[in-house]
Amino acid sequence: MTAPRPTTLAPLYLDCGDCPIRKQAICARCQPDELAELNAIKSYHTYKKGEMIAYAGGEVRHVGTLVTGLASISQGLEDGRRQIMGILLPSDFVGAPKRKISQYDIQASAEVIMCQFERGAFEVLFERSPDLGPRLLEMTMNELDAAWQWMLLLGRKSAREQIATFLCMIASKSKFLKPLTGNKALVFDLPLSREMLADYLGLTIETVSRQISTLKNEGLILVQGQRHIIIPDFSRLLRETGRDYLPAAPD
Amino acid sequence: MTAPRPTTLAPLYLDCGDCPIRKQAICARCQPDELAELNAIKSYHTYKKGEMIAYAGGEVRHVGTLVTGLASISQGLEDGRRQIMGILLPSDFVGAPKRKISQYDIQASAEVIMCQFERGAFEVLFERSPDLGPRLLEMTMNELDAAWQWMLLLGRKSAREQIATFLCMIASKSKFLKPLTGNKALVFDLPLSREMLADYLGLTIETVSRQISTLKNEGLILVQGQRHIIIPDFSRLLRETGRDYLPAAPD
DNA sequence: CGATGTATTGAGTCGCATCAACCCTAGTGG
DNA sequence: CCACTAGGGTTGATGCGACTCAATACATCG
Repeated sequence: MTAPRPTTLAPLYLDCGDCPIRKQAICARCQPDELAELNAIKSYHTYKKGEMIAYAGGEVRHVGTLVTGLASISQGLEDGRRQIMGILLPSDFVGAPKRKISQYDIQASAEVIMCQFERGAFEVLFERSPDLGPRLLEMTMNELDAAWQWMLLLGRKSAREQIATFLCMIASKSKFLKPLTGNKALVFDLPLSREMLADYLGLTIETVSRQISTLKNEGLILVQGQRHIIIPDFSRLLRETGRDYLPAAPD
Repeated sequence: MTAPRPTTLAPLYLDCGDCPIRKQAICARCQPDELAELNAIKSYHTYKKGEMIAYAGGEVRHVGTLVTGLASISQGLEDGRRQIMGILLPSDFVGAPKRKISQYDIQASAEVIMCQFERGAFEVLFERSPDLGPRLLEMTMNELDAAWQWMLLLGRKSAREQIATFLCMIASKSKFLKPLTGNKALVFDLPLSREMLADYLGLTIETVSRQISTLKNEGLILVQGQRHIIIPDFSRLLRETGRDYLPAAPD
């Protein structure tokens, strides 16, 4: 199976200089001439919520950068159990040079716009470029760090610690996006459904729901609606994570 | 805390051409001139079984390649819980350019010999080299794949499936090293103690021991002594893994 | 308004952790 | 040569945390 052909859009950002994620993506370090070459072969595609961007075992026709939206990288067992290995956010790169077959399912969990390149064409450019390789290495090492952090969570943390860790992680990611609300309270929206959260944490949706309720009842978090979270005291929540998580500084 | 100064040896392989892992390590693609430069700044160090090669939070003074032996990359929680993120085998690279501080504990689990470079000197060479970067990227992507595979195991597999998966993985790694015993039976030695196995799988030593005993009693494996394993029928064991694991082809 | 997908809550079960005893092997010293 | 010890491994009894199954609440959309 291969991914369905996505919708092709007229270029969103004719000039890469206007691209909002230009400074974080794989092209972050590219010089103007290289950027022009990338620009020449790029195309934008959208994927609807729930649509597959790649299938495990399927051929990878395009690689590219996620521009807006949210996607998950996951893998399943035959009986339906599923584990999400990573969450793709804007500026994250999908696909790797020299890998024709995807080992994982990649699914849009909100409407996604990707800046894509035909795989073969990208590989040629990648070989020649002095800037793409080092940037991809850096991004891959960051992914590996995130994966290793998550292995500690999956292997050794209780459900309560897992939820607390996840909330702290999301909170400190959005801290640099949204302004704080005067005092030190943190406010944000959960980008994931309970099911995705469960698949990310290696739990069931019921356990996720129960642990969130418990944290809510204890006053560690406030929940409005299903997704809106307020953390009145970040350090108090941090104490529930098992003490390995250090909020990362912004790029 | 920083790692203790390791023993420095006279060069084991004066000529990198004699090095047994030359073709798999980070220097795999280096041309003779680069190899000479690496050769000029390399030094061999040994670490005794149990000795730390790096501490989480400690400064990284050397990077390098594991030449012989076995080491683990792990991370701990304050109360002593520990998760092993990866096993380092000969030809694996330790450390990364631009990372002064280790995020993880790296410990020799058998006597280890490393081919090391002073970090700063290596970084300078790394920047200039056209061959080191691509090779490191390739190795890092392989690490990431391994980590993602393991996340599925940690998050979604039962203890029985975890043990079966681990045994299949070790077996197919050693399949390419040792000749088969005529028929299709696989024979190998577990490189890890029960404690390491538990920390790798996110289990306790008791559970590991019980599951191995069960597989033994069911005839899926034969165990001689504490470490020596025989798999009479590989495909039968494979059926117990949860069906995600595909033995990798050799390099 | 019903219909459908998503989330919460409850009751009961099971798998793995915990605590504890015992075994086995290797190394030590009398 | 054998008692003694220490470290690693196995086995048993028990308890708890997360899963399972099931009912109910809530949200969104036609």
